[in-house]
Amino acid sequence: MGRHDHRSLVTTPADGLAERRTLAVEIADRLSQSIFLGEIAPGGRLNEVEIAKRMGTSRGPVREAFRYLQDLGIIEAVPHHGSFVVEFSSAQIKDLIVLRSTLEGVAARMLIGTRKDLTELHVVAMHLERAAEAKNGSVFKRLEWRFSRALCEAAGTGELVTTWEQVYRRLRLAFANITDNRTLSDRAGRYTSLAATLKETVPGEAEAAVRSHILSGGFAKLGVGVPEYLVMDKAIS
Amino acid sequence: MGRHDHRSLVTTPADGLAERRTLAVEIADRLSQSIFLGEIAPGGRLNEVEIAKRMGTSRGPVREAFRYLQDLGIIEAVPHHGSFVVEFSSAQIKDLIVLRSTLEGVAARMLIGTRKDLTELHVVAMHLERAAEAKNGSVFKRLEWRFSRALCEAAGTGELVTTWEQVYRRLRLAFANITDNRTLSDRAGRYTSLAATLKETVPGEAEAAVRSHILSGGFAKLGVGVPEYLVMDKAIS
DNA sequence: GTGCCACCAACTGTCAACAGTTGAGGCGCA
DNA sequence: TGCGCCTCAACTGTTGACAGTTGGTGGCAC
Repeated sequence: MGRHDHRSLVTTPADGLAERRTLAVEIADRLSQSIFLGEIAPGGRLNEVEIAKRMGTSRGPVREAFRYLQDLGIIEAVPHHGSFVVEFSSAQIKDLIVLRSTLEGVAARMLIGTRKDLTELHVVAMHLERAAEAKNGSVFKRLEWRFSRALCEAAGTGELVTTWEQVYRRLRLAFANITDNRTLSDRAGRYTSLAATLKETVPGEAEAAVRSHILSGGFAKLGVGVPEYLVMDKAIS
Repeated sequence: MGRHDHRSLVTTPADGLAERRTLAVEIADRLSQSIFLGEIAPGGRLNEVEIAKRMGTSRGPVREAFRYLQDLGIIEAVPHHGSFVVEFSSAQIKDLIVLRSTLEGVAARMLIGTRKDLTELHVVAMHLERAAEAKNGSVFKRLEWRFSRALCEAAGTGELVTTWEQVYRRLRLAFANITDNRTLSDRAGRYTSLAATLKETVPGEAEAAVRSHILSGGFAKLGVGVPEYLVMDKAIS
């Protein structure tokens, strides 16, 4: 991907000259890392002075970092009460899965409809197979992210990516403590065949394929089936 | 709807006790109003000290308000250079239309699939007809917003609404200076028939109907046709 | 024991001053 | 005249202190 492997979660949009990192962004990054690592539990509170002390800054940038994290949807702020790491109900998680499947689905539709290049998807699928063989779960996760992101990036402008990112991030947080029961090689195989399907299909089918791929994966993690009304017929168009 | 007609754009999520308004939220609201009214043009710069002076506060809350508006996606910040009202390319606008159609489409699918109540949609459609008769454009716009919002609210948890809101808000800003050439009564009729269609259909068709409703409306405003690959077959499911 | 009230500690909200940076305009020099 | 350097004004970034709010705690009357 880009120049940094560990890219900032807080993207300063729409230009290249903004390579400067402000303290607030720095703090936001470190905090979000902590949150995703589970060092701060869902529902946990973020104390401004404590964090300012730990980061070695004043409270100003910390407060600003909180607003960033709020935008990212991983903390919530209640006036005069503080900021808390978000928690998700199972209904919310299901919604997020549906949203993700919808977004990536339409990305696939646009991708096929505009005849964009699909090699990156195949490459990532190949890497997924390798990571599965090596039983490297964390690399696998990262590659899954990259697959979806590549789909959205190739399909449209930043609008799609931004929206997708918001959803994916929250979903990742919601799934932080849930492990997938299916084997890595099974999951990798699904990516490979998905990429193969996309290679030679029409927009409508592409959307249906991607959507079902994500829906089945997501609901499987929850240990439940996909509601029938969400299953999309493979429309030809 | 809710208790306030003029509800805050910056929602403090997930509880009722947060009725308190902080200065930053107040400023964010007033600024976003100015932006949507076009008093600050797209690409325009927001000066911290000037706004602080005008609002009668220090720069702290103003900076915080900027972060809120950044989250809302209506301004962008470049370190050491300032914050600017976002501008949209036509490609971005098209993406936003596709996103909106996708989100509301899946909302319709969930709505029908879970057999939710549809009366609010019919009520709003009726009001739209009336507003069209009265040739009241601003009320019409507000009702359009309410129709879409009702769709998303009824369909799922707040996740869908939040995501949809983000997209809709940006789209509204992008279309701030573009007027629809079609007559109000024509547009109102489409809502009425859409609501009628939703009343007795299956999830797949509901999604296709809503999606095409929004796609055709959106691209019409741009004065171009809907790309064929975006047109969804009315799948039966 | 129970209920009420005042106090208090721990926060978050706000402020005004200070530091750092950027881009522009003036100035000297070739 | 044209080029490069310097200075400077106008910003944004950061700080530490002060103000306001909240929930709990202890004492007091009953």
